Amino acid sequence: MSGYDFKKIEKKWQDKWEQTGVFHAKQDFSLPKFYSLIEFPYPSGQGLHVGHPRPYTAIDIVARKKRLQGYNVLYPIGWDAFGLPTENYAIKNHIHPEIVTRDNIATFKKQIKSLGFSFDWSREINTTDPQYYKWTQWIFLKLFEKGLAYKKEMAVNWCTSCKCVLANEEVVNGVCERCASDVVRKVKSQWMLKITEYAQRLIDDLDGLNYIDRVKLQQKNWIGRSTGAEVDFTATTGDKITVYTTRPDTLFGATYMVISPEHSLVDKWKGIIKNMEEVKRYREESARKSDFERTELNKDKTGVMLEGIKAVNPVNDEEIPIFISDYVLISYGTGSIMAVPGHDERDWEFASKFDLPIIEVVKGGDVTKEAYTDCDTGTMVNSGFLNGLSVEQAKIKITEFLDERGKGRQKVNYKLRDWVFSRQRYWGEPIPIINCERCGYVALKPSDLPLVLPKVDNYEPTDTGESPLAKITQWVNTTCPKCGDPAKRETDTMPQWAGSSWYFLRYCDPFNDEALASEQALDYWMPVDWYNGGMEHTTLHLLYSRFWHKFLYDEGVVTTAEPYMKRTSQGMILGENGEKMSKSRGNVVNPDEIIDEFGADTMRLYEVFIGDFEKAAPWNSSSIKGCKRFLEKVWGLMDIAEKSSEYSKELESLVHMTIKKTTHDIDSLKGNTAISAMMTLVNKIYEMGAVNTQELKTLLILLNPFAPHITEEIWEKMSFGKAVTDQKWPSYIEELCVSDSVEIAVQVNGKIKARIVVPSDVGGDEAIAAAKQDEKVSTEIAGKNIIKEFYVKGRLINIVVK
RNA sequence: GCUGGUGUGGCGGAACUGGCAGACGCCCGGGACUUAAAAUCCCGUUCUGGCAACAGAGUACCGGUUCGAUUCCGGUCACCAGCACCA
Repeated sequence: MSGYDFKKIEKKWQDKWEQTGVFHAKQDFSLPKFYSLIEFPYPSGQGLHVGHPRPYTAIDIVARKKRLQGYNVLYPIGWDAFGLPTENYAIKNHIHPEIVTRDNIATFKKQIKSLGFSFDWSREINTTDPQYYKWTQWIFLKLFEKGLAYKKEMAVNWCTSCKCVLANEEVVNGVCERCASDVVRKVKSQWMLKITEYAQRLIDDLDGLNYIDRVKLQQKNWIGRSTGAEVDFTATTGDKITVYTTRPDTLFGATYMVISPEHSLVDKWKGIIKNMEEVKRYREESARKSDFERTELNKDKTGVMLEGIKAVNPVNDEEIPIFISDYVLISYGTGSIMAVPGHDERDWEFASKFDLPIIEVVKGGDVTKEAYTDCDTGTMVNSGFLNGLSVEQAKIKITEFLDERGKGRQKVNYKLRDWVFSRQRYWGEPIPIINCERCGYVALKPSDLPLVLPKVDNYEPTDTGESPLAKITQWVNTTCPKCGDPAKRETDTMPQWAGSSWYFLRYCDPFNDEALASEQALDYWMPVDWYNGGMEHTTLHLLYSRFWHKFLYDEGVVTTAEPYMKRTSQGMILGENGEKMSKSRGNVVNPDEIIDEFGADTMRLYEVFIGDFEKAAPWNSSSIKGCKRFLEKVWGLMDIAEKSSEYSKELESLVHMTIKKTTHDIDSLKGNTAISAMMTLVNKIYEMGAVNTQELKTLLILLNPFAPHITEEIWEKMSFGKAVTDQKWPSYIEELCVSDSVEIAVQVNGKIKARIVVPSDVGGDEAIAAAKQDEKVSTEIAGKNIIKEFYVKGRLINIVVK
């Protein structure tokens, strides 16, 4: 038999698959369906690195197996192509982002195709295609129509030198990534989406989903539901200051208040605050910090007391001072807090630093040394009518008390914040809104979609902080769709998250111009049966897309409340040095080189064999050899099959065990152990020097999802008939998966003393009797009292003696 | 800091629901083949001691529960991911 020429073989089968369209999802909606999905890639300029194919391969294996099991499988791919890196590259190199995107996609496509994935390329989509983003804009208009898109003043990062808005990622240690100049927070009016309206449903509906636990937990904690109370304090100016607290029970211990530096009351009190100069300076300082820096627990607490104004505690009418401090964020709760230094760590630190009174209201700790934050034990003290109650009882009683007097109420709060949807950038979907002086914000007519991103030569940021689109006056100036007066277009674009929030719907029916997808197609394909993606998308992309899907469900566009039934997550492939793969670290491995040297099948095998799918694993160029050797051995099976096809019970049994293991392991993403089982089988065949046709066929089908090219080639060379893709996934016979005898470990007092071989169906008493016959064991237990005997079927015996 | 996760030989990793730790593969050592090298094949390969039989230790660290713990519980340490305008 000739050698294993992977280059020839892989080209041959890839061409064949492309010609026959064997992996295209069938239009027959009567078949059982399986929708498998990977996160569509962002086509960056660096091309693919060996990390990309890991999830693609894992889910490709699942998809290929499902096809062999008779499912109509949809395994699509497309491009999430809007975004910042492309735009920055375009600006730097003076190449239009559209061209950069087109070229990057071409590279990615070629690389991905060379791995022989069973993607349905006939459904390829691209978020930057106007025929695609027409529907992204359409969804936005729906959200706008339902009042879920609104404008709000929000802080953005502003580079004082580049004079443009920066993404958080572009701010490194408080300075601009590119020019190292200072970055300040600047307030701009932004489009927002009310994801908070869906917070409760986003938590509740997790229960029915098959997501890995840590994804569910992360999402729940990100949404961050808490039940507490709102309490209304009154300032000496007469203004109401409402705070949110999860500890209303500690109200008697509130010795001061803190409002966030950007709180509107500070502006209102401009004329009354005596130390306004100091306050102004502090506000400027905190404008330079990110929320992340501001809330760091171990940082030094800073703040300024507002002189000339006090607040009145509604429960005891005591006057307490008001501070501004940057550890209170405008974006969470009401932007102001009541401070209870006795029972909150941050308040305790702040009070200690500013010499404010610390009152103990829950007994149990020592508030002179540290805040006592335990809620489960301890009783109320120094709290008037709450004295003697538990924390839980006090929470209820105080909330009732405040409610009766109109000074407070129970309140559920979420950490989740609304989605900032505006970007002052060029390379994104234009927001289809027109601002009319007479009518306000007016939606474009759906018939005017897509609102195409104007093609311009100059897509550089403006120095006013507006989107580059603002410079294109003939595009900006238009007429109001409502009243016909001259009006201006919105010039902000959407964030990259927009296009990826609904792409899985478009795959169901990618070329429909009447709807984002037909009802029948959505009804048949949705929900996605299995969605795999990175852990890093757990709280943003995954929540955003669930939110949009729920909205579309409410609108009657889709028929399932949830988009994804199952969610798994791959670990990263690290560089050979164990560090994250990146250009700057110089440890990027290019799949092209691997494929050239070892072939796509070896590459695929190694991507899976490298380790636990859910954990990070460092790439190792010498380990790949093992996978290549295995495939060479598989190739060599043709010779063995020709020489001898003698039947052996042992081999038959091993084949059935391998079917069982591979079948289950693919479903639980444990391809690494499936491959090791197949390696064991192949090693056994070599040892025996014989394999029959049925066994070889079975092995080839089992291996086909992992190494599709070589298995098809051997199948054809052996004249086994129609291609492997037309075969059926093998089933196993449970009785054949056990061998006749087993080795059992024998322990005396938990220490292994011997191993005995017994028939696998042996009973406990017999096994223990056999163990006692063993020379070593009998000397160990001689003359001692047997206290207890344990028998674990087929595994171990433990004799406890004294 | 907050939230979630991870920690097993020289390396990647395996181990059902608490039951033989180290499957499978890489590296490495020895041997065969070869003028030689590569490739291939055979043997060995957790550590310590021993020629060996064997003995002892061992799943980040400390402690607990149990006949029995990589697995369960409490604490400590280290590392990784995310933190809302990166995707």
